[in-house]
Amino acid sequence: MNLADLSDRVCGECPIRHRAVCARCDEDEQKVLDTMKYYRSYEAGQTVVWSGDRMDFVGSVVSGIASLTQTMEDGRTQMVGLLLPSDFVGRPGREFAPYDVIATTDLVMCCFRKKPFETMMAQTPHIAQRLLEMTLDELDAAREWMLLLGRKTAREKIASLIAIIARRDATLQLKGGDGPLVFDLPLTRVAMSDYLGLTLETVSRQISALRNEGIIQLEGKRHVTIPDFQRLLNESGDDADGGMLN
Amino acid sequence: MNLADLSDRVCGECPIRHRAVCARCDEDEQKVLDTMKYYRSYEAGQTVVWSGDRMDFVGSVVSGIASLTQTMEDGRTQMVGLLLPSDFVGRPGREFAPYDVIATTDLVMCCFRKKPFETMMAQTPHIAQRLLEMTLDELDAAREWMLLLGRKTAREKIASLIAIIARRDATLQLKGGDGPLVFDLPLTRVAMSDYLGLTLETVSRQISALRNEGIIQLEGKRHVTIPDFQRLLNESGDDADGGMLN
DNA sequence: CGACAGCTTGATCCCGCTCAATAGGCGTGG
DNA sequence: CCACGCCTATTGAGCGGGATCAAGCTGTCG
Repeated sequence: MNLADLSDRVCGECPIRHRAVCARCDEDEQKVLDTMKYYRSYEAGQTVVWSGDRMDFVGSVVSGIASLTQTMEDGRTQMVGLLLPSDFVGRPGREFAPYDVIATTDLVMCCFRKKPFETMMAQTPHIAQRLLEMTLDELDAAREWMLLLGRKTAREKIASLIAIIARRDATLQLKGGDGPLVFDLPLTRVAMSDYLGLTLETVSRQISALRNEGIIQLEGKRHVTIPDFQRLLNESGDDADGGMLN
Repeated sequence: MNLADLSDRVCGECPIRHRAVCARCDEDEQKVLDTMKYYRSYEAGQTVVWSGDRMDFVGSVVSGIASLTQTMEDGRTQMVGLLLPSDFVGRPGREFAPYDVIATTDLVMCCFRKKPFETMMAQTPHIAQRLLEMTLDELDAAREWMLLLGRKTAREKIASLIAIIARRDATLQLKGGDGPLVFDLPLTRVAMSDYLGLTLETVSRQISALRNEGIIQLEGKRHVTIPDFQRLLNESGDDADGGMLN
């Protein structure tokens, strides 16, 4: 997938059409957005936005993964958000970016210049409604992560992260059954440690431990098989079957 | 202040009028809310909402402090939000509470039954707009807390918390000058430990350490004086003068 | 007075950090 | 082809910050 392919693409055939900030828009609203949008691509590792920089655009992740990262003066870093396809970047009404936004994998974003988008949003309740919904979901996710960061052990942190990634992949692939789950870790060990509030050595050790106990299987560094998802969940410190909100 | 006093009070003289979810409402909208609202009071320590319970109301904190708390099966708890006057509780469209809401101090809330409020919100963009703004602010606060939980030392955590409380009190009292700050800690040691992802013993020890070094002064358990705010900030791990967002 | 909640302080332990060495994958260049 | 550097990851050894267990203090309420 490259920019040339993308630039002709219309919203109607967009893979995140039904989940992104534009999900609630009717056909007319969609058409307006269609003329406003433009795509940007980033390679894994590239910085999309620097903390403190002026943000002149907002946008949605179309494919790939981006991370929101905070850094202290002495270099300690903490990832504060993981942006998956359909997630929104930027805040209407805000001029400067509060975090670094980094492409964790190759990344495609669907962008809007900030000013026109703000104007559009003021006139289009469907957008504001959807954005509120998405923001509330992100707030829930952030709070779940606070429990992980504040109270879980290293082992529980790793198990939780792997379970979350596995669950996401499972829903994307619409796999119903409870057979073994297979997927690739989209994060490096360093990225995982930044997300989990650990060092990369501890991440590596805990992954090895889970592998040695057969809770996960590894091929290479990234390819994971989970023979028994419930067993993984038991290690995550979360209760039973991931108590659904709502 | 008791319920009798409150029940006659009109929105026009509400102390959180200009900051709460109703802040943007015009006079007509305000009048409708005025007839819908009702007050509830709680004593320090009371549980306002139990995690998992059906929530039939939403509301704003009028006075006092409430906390959002998550608990694991084995009893480990993490506070995931501190609700100050004007903060909003509950999520339109959600049926069950995801967290415990606990009155940390004596607490007064301005409530609306959920269904009517949802209807009102659908018809009143001013409310939805303000709620989006507030939710985005909360998300920022949650992410700042993630950095604290994931990467700061116990000492930095305590210094950060005290600085935040001090700053809040300073803005409330509109004290301009840089003289010594004086205020009461609104949280018990246990509540602080739940918020900071520490044990109460560590909280106690770190507070004692800051006291012994003269960075804070204590009278009794709760009454704090900060002779040099910058010196406290230096211990918090945050850069310079608390780089303002926006 | 005793019971109890909130807090402090001490002694000890252990999980995760730090420092360090090693291994494997991959692209580049001789 | 191997040599080399670079990057990512694994594994080991040792240390220390914060948890755990425990004792005691202070103020309040009945």
